[in-house]
Amino acid sequence: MSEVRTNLEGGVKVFTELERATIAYFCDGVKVLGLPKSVGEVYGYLFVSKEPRSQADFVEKLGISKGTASQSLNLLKALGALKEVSGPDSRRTYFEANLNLKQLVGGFIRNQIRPHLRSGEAKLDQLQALAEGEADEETRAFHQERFEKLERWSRRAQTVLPILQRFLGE
Amino acid sequence: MSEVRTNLEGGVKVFTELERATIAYFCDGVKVLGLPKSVGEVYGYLFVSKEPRSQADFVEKLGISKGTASQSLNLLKALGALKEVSGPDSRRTYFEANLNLKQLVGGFIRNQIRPHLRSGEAKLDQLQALAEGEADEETRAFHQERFEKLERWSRRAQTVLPILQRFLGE
DNA sequence: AGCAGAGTTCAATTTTTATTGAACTCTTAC
DNA sequence: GTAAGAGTTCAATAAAAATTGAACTCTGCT
Repeated sequence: MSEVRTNLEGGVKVFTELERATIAYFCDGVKVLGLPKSVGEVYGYLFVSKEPRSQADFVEKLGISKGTASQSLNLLKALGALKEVSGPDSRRTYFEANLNLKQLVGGFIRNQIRPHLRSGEAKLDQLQALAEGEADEETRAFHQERFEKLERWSRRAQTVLPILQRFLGE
Repeated sequence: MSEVRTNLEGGVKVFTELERATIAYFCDGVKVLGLPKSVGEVYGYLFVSKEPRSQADFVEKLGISKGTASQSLNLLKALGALKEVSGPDSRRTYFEANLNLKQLVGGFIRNQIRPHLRSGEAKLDQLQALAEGEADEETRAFHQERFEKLERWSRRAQTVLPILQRFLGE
C-alpha cells in the first residue's frame, strides 16, 4: 500500500518507526477528507512532535519542496489546524498542531464544505430557472418536483453542519 | 470551469440545456464526495430522467465507455443510489435514481466512510503498541497522551455517524 | 540602500486516478 | 446447445491532481 517517503539521507535516519507510522496515519486521514498527502505529512509531523517546527524543518525532514511546505502550511492555517508560536530562530515562523477537535471540524466545514454548498445552491437556482422555461406541462412539473427535492437536500445539509460541529466538538 | 462532455454526434443534440446542467450539477456533487465524475454523470442522468435507463443508454447518451458505465453503476448500486426496474427490453437491466436521502447517506457512510474508520482504528492500535515500546519515560508519556486523543477523536467519529444519518435521513 | 534569508508563486513535471477498449464471462431466447 | 448480446474485467492510456524548483517578493538587519 501507500508508503511514506522514508527520506534517508547519507545514512541518517530521519524518523523513528513511531514517527513514520504516525505521519502515515495522518496521510491516510487527510486523503479520506480529499486533501493532498503532503498536508497529512505536515500535520502528522506536528502532531507527533513535542517541539514547534518551522517550514525549513518540514522541507528537511519530510523531504518535500519549499513550495509544497508553504502551500500545505497555508491550507492547514486556513483550516485552523495550526498554532503559530515562537521558536529558537526569531526570523522563522514556528508551528504547533492545534488539537482542538471543535476548531478543526469547524475550520474544515467553513473552508472545504460550505463553499461547495454555496455554489451548489447558486447552480440549483439556475436549474430551477431552466425548469420554469420548459414548454411541456408534464415535463416541467416532473423537473420542478425533482429540483424541489434537491433544494430540500441542500437545506438539510445546511442544518446538519452545526449539529455535526456540536457533536464532534469540545 | 469543468465542462460536461456535450457529445453531439452527427449533429444530433443528445441533451437539453436543462439535462446538461443537471448532470453537471451532480458531477460537482460527487466530486466533493471524492467519487469520479462518471458516477455523477450516471446518477445525474437518472435523476433528470423520468423513464428508466439501461447501461446502453449511458454509453450512448453520456458518451462513456461500457467499462466506465458498468463500474459506475456497480458503485451506485453498492451505495444504494439505484433502483433496478424492468423496461422495454427484457434482456437489459434498467435503473431509476433512488431519491431516498436516508438510504443514500446510509449507503455512503457504510461504503465510503466506515471502512476507513475501521482501518484507521487498526492503525491506531499499532501506533499505541509502538508508543508502549518507547524507552524514554517522558517521550512515551507524550506520545501516549497524543494517541489517546486520537482514540477519542475516532470514537467521536463513530458516534456522530448515526446522528448524521438520523438528521439527514427521512 | 543593499543584503540575507524566510516565505510565495506558478509553469513544468511527476504522480495518482479515472477512463478506455478489447477480450472475456454470463444469460436467455430459440 | 448455441448464438447474440448484456455485462464484467483489467492492462494500457488519458486526464486530473499534487509536487517540484527556480524566480520572485517581503522583511528586517547593518
